[in-house]
Amino acid sequence: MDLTPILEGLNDRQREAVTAPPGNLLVLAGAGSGKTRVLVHRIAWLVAAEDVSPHSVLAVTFTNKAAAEMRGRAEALVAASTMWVGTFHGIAHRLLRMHWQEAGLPQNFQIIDADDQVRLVKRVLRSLELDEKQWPARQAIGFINAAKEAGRRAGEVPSGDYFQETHKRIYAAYEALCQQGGVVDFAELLLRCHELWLEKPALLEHYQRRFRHILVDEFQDTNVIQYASLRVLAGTQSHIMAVGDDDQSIYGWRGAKMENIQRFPEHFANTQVIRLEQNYRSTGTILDAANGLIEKNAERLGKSLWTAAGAGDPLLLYEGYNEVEEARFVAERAQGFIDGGGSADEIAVLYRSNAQSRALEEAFLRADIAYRIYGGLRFFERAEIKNALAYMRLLNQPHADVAFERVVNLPPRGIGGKSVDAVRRLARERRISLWQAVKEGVHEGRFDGRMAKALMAFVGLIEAMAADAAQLSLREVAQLSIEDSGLLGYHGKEPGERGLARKENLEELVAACRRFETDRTFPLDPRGAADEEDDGASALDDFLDQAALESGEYQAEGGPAVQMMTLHSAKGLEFPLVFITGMEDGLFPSRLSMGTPERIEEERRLAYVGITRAMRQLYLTRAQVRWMHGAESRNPPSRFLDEIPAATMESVRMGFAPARRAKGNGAATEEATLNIGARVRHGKFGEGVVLRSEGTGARARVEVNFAGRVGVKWLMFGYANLEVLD
DNA sequence: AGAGCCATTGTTTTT
DNA sequence: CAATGGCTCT
Repeated sequence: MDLTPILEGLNDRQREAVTAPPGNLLVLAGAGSGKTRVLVHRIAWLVAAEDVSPHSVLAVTFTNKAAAEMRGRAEALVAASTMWVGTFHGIAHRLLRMHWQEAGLPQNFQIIDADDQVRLVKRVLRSLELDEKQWPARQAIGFINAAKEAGRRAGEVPSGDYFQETHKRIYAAYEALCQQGGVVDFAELLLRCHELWLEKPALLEHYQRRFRHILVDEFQDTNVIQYASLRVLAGTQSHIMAVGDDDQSIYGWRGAKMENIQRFPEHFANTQVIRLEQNYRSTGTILDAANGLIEKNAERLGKSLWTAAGAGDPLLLYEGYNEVEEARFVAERAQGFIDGGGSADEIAVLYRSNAQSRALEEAFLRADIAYRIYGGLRFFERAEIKNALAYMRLLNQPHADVAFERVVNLPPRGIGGKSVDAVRRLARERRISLWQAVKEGVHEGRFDGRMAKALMAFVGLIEAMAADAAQLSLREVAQLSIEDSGLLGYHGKEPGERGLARKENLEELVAACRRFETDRTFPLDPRGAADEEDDGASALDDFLDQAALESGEYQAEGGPAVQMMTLHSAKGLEFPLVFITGMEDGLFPSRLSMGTPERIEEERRLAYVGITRAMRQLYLTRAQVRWMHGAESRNPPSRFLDEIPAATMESVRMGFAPARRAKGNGAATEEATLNIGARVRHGKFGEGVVLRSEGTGARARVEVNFAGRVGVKWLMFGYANLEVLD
């Protein structure tokens, strides 16, 4: 067999990793060192040179996007349709679907998202008669998820003070409610799967025998339960290749343990450690900045990136008066890049928190530059979409309580809190579903007249819809769900822009269903593996599962656009031109991290991730004053700016060189302004002379006397894009 | 039961 | 500055 295509273009280190003899392998891969490439080529090598069957390969990643990419790239090298490629959650879900009985779940168990989790925990709090002010649902969820991520059931959480004990009670009640309702949250997928293996040794052995080669990407992001699962699954016979970068560990807040990467060689016999330090992405200067910054961290395995490429341009530092000016600067420079022949999709604008996208969005809108925002509320997390999905769910599973509660009175149909309480009470007493409770309660006359009438109307509606839906395709079921339920009318009537947007989203859902019909398998779903029995799930079931698991990283297709996203979601991506905005203490690093050294280190790693996204040019921007949570705050420059070697950076200003001007009160203020008399050129109006200027920051305007017919004009300084001729 | 108003409040990152 | 929650009024 010809192995050339597999080894072509790999450097020595990469080749060493790809061709290492079968065994445990830890690849410490710096940013831009070709780690995914190594992982994919390793798979190809195993298949081609070591005669490994793709059937015995399991490749795990964290994000759906990464899984899809890995699958695509692997399939380009080997026919690997029987290989399992997926996210931890996706794989756990698949196993639980196949072995629901052994896992102690109902066959039709559903996955709930963070939003559903909040609702359930609130119900628990009410049933335990706890004050929601004193015991916030968010906090309780944090406790529960942290426990699950550490592999602990409610009964296994150590005893403690009143705080701890109360949360244990909440956890226990929540656990019971989920079990009774047949729902599984994200952390539960992993924990259940782990328990499944521990409790069913025969099953474990089956998978241990099957998956002889396990490859894990972004290993630094694994949490306790994921690590434990990998150890159990690998057993003593299988081999793990873990690829990761401790310097890019940014999910500690979600339970990820950097120690997993640090202890890997202790736990997996004869681990060969390979470092990939040659970077193929960035300029030397960008790497100097990144290396200089990350050196400030104490907790590292130690690694230093280098490149054969040249030094390139310095990092450019911009300081705006406020976030509006900052955004305007970013838009201006983005425009400059595009005018210079660059494409918009080669540009990324990064920020610490989603809220920062607003000002940026406005600036790009005004500058008429196409942009695309990643993250924020995702498609399947939108309220109107979840409502529609709840109807779709109820049509074939009326006993689904979470869905029932969600839409029983949506749109409003006279079933208020009192009615639902009565139904809940009965359901609880008899340990039946809410749907069943309505039927029994009405039948036995347990509800008063008006209540019973409204409830029966709902039951009648769902049954009628279900009868119609039985003959219909997925797309038609979606259409029916939004129309006959009244959702489309209800959401469409909401005031202002929102009504329109929600209506459009609902229509988009129908379109998504249509696509799903023809293109039944989602790209990362390992379904189609011929060796596993079909679980007989309908297209609707599959669609609802996918919606829950893959909350819809729906990229609205379209032309090239500037990418705007959080630093977290930028991991794994690269762009010729990158802006990191909001370089301020309190924002980045987040003020919530500022008290704790470990968390500062994580923020620093986040900055490292951001810097290393840039291929050619990196801007770091900040604002002196920023509007945060309804108040003006003056944040000092980010400490990271001081930690990046000064030699790699240069300050820039918007438009032109600054002029210093004394104000009436004698205080010297710096502002970007034009000297009177300066000769300038405007894209449309041609050449002119500056007469005067007024205003500062975002409101600065200049009056210019243009040559010829144009005459005297006032221009917004920031948008005019004037070129100084002097 | 439900609409609408007012006050409070919470603020990171997400599979 | 949102979004949420609690309240009143219809």
